[in-house]
Amino acid sequence: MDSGRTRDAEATRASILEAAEAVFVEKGFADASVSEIAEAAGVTKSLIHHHFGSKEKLWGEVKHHRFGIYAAAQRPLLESAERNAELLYQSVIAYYRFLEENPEFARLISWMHLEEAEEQEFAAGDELTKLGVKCIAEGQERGELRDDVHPFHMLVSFLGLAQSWFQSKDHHCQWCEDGSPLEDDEEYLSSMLKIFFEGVLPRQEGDTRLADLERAAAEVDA
Amino acid sequence: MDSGRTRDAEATRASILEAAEAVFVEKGFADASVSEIAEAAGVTKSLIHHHFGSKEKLWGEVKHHRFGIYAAAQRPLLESAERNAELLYQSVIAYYRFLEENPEFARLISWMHLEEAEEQEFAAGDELTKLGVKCIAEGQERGELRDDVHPFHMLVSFLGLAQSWFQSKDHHCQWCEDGSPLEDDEEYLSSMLKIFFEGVLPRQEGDTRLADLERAAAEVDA
DNA sequence: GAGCTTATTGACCGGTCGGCCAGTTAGTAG
DNA sequence: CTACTAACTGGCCGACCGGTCAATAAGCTC
Repeated sequence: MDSGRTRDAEATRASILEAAEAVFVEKGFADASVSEIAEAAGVTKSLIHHHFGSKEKLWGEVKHHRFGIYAAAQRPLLESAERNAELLYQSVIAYYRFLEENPEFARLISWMHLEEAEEQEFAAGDELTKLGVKCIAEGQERGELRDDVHPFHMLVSFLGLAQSWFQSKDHHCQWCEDGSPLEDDEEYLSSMLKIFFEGVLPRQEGDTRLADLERAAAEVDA
Repeated sequence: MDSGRTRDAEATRASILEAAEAVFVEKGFADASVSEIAEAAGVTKSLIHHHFGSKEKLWGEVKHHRFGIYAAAQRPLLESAERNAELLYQSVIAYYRFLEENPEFARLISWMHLEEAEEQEFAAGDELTKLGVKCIAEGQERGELRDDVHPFHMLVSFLGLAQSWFQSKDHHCQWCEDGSPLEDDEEYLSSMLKIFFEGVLPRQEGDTRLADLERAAAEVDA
């Protein structure tokens, strides 16, 4: 480790990137100031321009960096050979877990959605979307997913189901009178899976399709 | 009509509010400038401060105004006597229609989610959430909705399903090779209803629960 | 050691921001 | 007509913004 070095361009870049992500995700691009990021990173404003060129380019690097991590976490699953309901089940859980472990990511996506789309720059996200749509379509062809819903709509649905929880959960405690447990993320995941795979209408007796998925997933873990 | 009057405080306030909403929703609070709003409204910057006090207060008025419209559109349905799956079905559609007809609203909500929550100021939204949770809970007690999902989770799910479409639809054309029809909003609503009420797993033969809801809703319309 | 590259700094610039204030003018009440 | 209120304007202020630039100094090569 040369972390004790007085000068280390790469470490400096990394600390700037880290501070920038924190500030951008917290306040958004417009309200974040380069000085603020500099202070958080323990460097001067000029150094940020030296390493990243401009505020816009720094923002681009932040997005690119986090989307790279996201793609690395999600792609392997979507590239596996299986193309069925079970794969979708695991992908949904994996996406939810990623949002859980990377709380910045949900906000990052929200900021990006609100920006002018212009030309899509985050190729990593687009690529995963394409992969996801393909997986769902193949699952439909095999009869393991209902085929009267457009694959893209199915994808948007589960992304939205996961995303919306991390946008709204902070307001939860107000609505349930009983003391809300800390394991709430876990409970919502369970709710979301039930709704996404089975819907909100009551289950018929002996309807074990979701149970089948859960059992299969448990076997994979073991 | 005294729209020809050279001075009309109320009309001026209204035009400022209208311009402010357009700019705020487009660029967000931080990136919007009072001068820009003034120009769009055809007044001077000082006049905005005269009528609204500060940029923050203007933003508050914009939110309050739009949430008032939202509550007025949604509350009657939730206050109806019925407490069952059919009411939820119609509420989901009503919420989706509102987003469709008030495209600013989806973005407004996104901006608000990203702001520091601090003290919840938009009482109208909170009130509707409470109403919604209550409706769902009562529907569960009557056995018309599955009761193994927390009512709040169910609510968050359908809000998220609707919201996420209006965040993501702009990128749609890229993923479906066939020419995407203009009626896409309608198609997604249909997809979303299927998923929310029945899930993505294939339907069993003769499973007509969603069909029952659709038929009941059609009767109400007629 | 000398010499080069470059990470790093602090001072500085033009521009825009939100907000304030003194002054002007239109509507109204007596 | 006078007097008062309030809608409305233009000019100004201090603060902060993103970005530039010349100067410094640490690390590397020889």
